[in-house]
Amino acid sequence: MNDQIGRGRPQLLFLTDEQLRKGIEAMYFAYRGFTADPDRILDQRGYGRAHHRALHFIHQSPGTTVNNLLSTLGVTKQSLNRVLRTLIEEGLVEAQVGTRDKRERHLHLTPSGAALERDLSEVQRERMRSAYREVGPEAVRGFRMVLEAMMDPDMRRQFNRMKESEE
Amino acid sequence: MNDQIGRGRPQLLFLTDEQLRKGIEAMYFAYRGFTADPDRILDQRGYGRAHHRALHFIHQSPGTTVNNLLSTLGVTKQSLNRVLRTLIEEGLVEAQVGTRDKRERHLHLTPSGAALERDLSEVQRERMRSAYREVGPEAVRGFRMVLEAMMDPDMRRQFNRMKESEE
DNA sequence: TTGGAATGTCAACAAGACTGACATAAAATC
DNA sequence: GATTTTATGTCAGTCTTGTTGACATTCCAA
Repeated sequence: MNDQIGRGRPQLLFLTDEQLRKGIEAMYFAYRGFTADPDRILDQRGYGRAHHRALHFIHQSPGTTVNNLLSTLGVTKQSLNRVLRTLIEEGLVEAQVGTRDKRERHLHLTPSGAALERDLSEVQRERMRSAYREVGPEAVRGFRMVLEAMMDPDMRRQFNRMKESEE
Repeated sequence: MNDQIGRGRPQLLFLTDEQLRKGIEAMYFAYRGFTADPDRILDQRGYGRAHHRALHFIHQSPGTTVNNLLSTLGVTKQSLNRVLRTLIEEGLVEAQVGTRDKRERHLHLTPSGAALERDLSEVQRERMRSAYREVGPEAVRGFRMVLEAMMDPDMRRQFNRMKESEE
């Protein structure tokens, strides 16, 4: 550790375990705030976070397959299936049998699914927007850099793939 | 919205809904990374995230009461009680009946509880340390600012109270 | 001193994750 | 053409962690 003295990155010496611990706690409390608003909306409609995640990623990658979604979300098919079944039954998501490969189901949001997704993401965006406004663009850049550096390499790749396909 | 042009904070005009959406996603993936390491340790020992949270906050505020912990964690007392019971039964946490008010239980980590807490927080700190190293101290400052700005006001107060009592 | 408030415990239930087993249909391979 | 692999769906059962309701204990104030 001490071999960093006078050799570069000296600032890092100021990050004590206790300071890192506060970072951990900040992450915990911030994530709770981050999910609080959509949770309220979901609760009213009888859905949970699992439904939110499915809606989010179907919105982001329309026509994605069940298997794709599975690996993005990192849950089992049984778990995802329960959620998808209710979303399809209640007309928020549509599953189209693939044309090239008929085993696949391509997932899309229906208008009412898109409407709920919009409501959910809007409250979340609003919280983020107001946080961003409070701290300024320089802090936001730092925020995004740290978040990305904290992801597992697999997720980070996936995250960046999705980012590219959009720009 | 447009009234901001030429009046300050013009940068914020570049934060489109899609960019905010990517921020949301980054938060989701980063949180998964953030919990992945301790989850593995917990799993081996047959505990869950709820146990981790209890250990963390008892470590941070030794002698805290069940009620205190309740409001910090934002769960019902029944839910916390189940977790506390197993931690006490297995000798990781000690509950001392209050001397002034015998209704209260003051919670402390035993040596083995402190050891597990250290293991859990160490892997989490290590992830954070390496992310911080990757992006540099300026980005870290921004990260912390955004996290704090995203918390609900109540949690933010609590977070800052705990921060003070330490410095 | 007694009744209400505060604190904590026990029991039962629900959501949503998991594993394992199995079914079906389609595609790919031999 | 037969066989294997892949994609998806379903049933059953378990676990964690949240919930509510009922209850015991303790404290305090009227």
